[in-house]
Amino acid sequence: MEESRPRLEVWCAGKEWCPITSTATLIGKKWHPVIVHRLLKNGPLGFNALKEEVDGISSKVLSDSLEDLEDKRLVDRAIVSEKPFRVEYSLTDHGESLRPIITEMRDWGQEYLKPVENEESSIG
Amino acid sequence: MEESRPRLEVWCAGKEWCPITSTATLIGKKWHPVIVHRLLKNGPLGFNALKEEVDGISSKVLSDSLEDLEDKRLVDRAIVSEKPFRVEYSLTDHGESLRPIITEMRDWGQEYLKPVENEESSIG
DNA sequence: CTGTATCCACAACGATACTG
DNA sequence: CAGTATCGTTGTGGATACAG
Repeated sequence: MEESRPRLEVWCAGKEWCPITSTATLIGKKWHPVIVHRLLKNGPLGFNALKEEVDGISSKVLSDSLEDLEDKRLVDRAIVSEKPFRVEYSLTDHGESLRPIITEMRDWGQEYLKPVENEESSIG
Repeated sequence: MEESRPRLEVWCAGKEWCPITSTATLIGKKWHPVIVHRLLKNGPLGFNALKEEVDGISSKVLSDSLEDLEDKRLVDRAIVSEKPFRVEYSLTDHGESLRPIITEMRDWGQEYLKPVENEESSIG
């Protein structure tokens, strides 16, 4: 149940506020949309599980990205066990609310993009 | 009328291709979504007209962004007059196809974000 | 009008190694 | 398991001035 939640505050640079610019500032990073997508799809994930899901990302970049998403109140970090040490990353309500954007990005990519062949494809 | 158009080719880094990562690579820049939005909303625009629309952007950054969007086949640049020199930027079909994403970003920003008060608001 | 040239600052990304 | 430290590279953004 959601009481009308306070909106996230974002800094406004120009004369009049632009919601698209602000949104781009929040999620317009290379890995942010994928991270959000994986959390949307799989629910709460531990660090390494998330790293597995986000193919190709390094520990540092994932760590940095998660910290940024936390700062922006799109992701929550919870310690679920001390021994062994386990954490879980999940989406806040604001993070969840990004679903339509992420879904559109996925659909668009599937419809209009084509991955370039790797060398491996032609080897062997 | 569109024959099924060849899809844009994008470089795939990981083991399996992720449409979201690729999409984020294409439009995951601070100004790209706004620029696309302004072209969606206003149709073809000249450089300075576009600069006016994209509040706060510098000439260089707009120029760089447009060049990048051109390289990615999302924007077309046409010279419409030599004297006085006039160009027009418009969206390619692929650029147009971004509309649902941009719309979602705008809607989300309007719904969940709130611009921070400027100092000016409290001065006077 | 439509940009480019420069120079600069800082953010993002990445590989490797190392820690609690 | 869940990161941080370090270092280096590249990318992104920005101010100012100048050019075709």
